[in-house]
Amino acid sequence: MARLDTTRCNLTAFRKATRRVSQLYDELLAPSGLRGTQRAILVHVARSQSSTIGELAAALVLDRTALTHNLKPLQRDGLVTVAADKDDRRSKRVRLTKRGESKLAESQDAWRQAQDRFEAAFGARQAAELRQTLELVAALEFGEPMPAAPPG
Amino acid sequence: MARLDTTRCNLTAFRKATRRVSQLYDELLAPSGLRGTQRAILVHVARSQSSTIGELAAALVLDRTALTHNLKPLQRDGLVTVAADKDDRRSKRVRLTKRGESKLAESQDAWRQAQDRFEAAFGARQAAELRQTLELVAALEFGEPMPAAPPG
DNA sequence: TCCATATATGTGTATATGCACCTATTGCCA
DNA sequence: TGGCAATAGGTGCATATACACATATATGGA
Repeated sequence: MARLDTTRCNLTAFRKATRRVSQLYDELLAPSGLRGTQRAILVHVARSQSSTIGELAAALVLDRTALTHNLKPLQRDGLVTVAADKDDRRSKRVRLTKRGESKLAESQDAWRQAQDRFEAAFGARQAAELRQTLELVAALEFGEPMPAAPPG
Repeated sequence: MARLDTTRCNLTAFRKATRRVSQLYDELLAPSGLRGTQRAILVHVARSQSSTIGELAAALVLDRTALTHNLKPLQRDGLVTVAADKDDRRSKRVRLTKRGESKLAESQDAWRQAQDRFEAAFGARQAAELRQTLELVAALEFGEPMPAAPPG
């Protein structure tokens, strides 16, 4: 029964929840001029000093080309720089600018408010547990489907 | 310490996990020509027979205008119809077409495979629990921030 | 040394998502 | 009944995300 029961679709559940949480964070971050995703990128860049596009994309569980696109507005606004690595000119290093550091600091209070508001509604302890679960999901390896006849 | 610790940002955790799960579902759904979100919309429409834009958006925890945009390719491909309600011409009713029903049925196996693959990696019981948690998050009410002085 | 291959990234296109602003109906009330 | 507020949607713009395809650089073996 209930072959089409939406409540059983894992992806739909993830998307609905993420949309709801995004709405909260983006609303509070709006005055700072940063979106949630943009702030996450800046935070990753700040923590790694300088990483390549590929490294950054992997850390964000984001498609490499999506990251390239997402970096555009950040470069345009002078928050990050993207320059070829001098040892391997195929790679590019993403670095936070002074302005990027400032913007990140400037958005800190709004982010804190979003965190507090979420955790007031959902529970701080529950939030911490859920974050761990979500990080686990983000790192999941979904193997290829079982072939009809295994070799050997 | 760790004021910028990314692992503590709830939104980032949600986004990473959702991207990962989306990648799995979209990969398996690709042959059917449907994206995960598109399938979710068709499922909701199928279950409600005919709902308005607003009702559908609320059910999907999706901004009204985002849904309008998302419906465009589905209309173009003849999977749904959107027509003014005859009793209240402000409202529009979204309905599944025969072709939409077929497409939904056609994508059923791929969706089932995605569900199975996710649950093989994450655990079926854990997935069921997580879905409940995510639905709860999607329905959260984040009140306005506490004013400095409560009335009375 | 030269070229095939592997690695790292960018571009164009399509969908996903939400905000600001605009239009069309409906309801209500003076 | 005339008109304004409330309700339901749409459009344009900007960002978010990923795939197919194209480009540039590095590497290793013949």
